Amino acid sequence: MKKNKASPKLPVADKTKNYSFFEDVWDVVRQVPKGRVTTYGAIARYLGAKSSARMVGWAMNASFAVSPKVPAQRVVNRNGMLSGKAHFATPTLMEDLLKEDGIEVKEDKILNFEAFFWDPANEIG
DNA sequence: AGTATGACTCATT
DNA sequence: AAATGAGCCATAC
Repeated sequence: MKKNKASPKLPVADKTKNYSFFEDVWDVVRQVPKGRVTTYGAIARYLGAKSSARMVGWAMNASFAVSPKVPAQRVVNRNGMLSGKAHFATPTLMEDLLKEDGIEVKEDKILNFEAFFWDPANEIG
């Protein structure tokens, strides 16, 4: 891989753009209880940007650089698949963290995903 | 500045 | 049912 960027520029710090969406995403993810999971689409929909699930993914990508820490492992795609595991520090970190939360993972997929699904629109608002 | 890409999802074929 | 197109919009090059 190419040399690391000096610092992952935080979109939040930019003045010309309104990045409150990112902050809202992190805030929602931080509220996901241990042992539960949610999806990109659910977060996007809760924030009123139902079609911007991709931006939620970008928010997760930036979430590693923010504090307090965001439990990004609790965010998966709508199939319960660990689509973002490749972006963690190690290929197994996401899965390991989920298992620590008490969630069973088999072949990059959450078992009985619907039972653990946590919808912010349903739980927060 | 224009094109390509993506931690997504839904509609259409 | 599986494949494809389209919408979304911030980053990367």
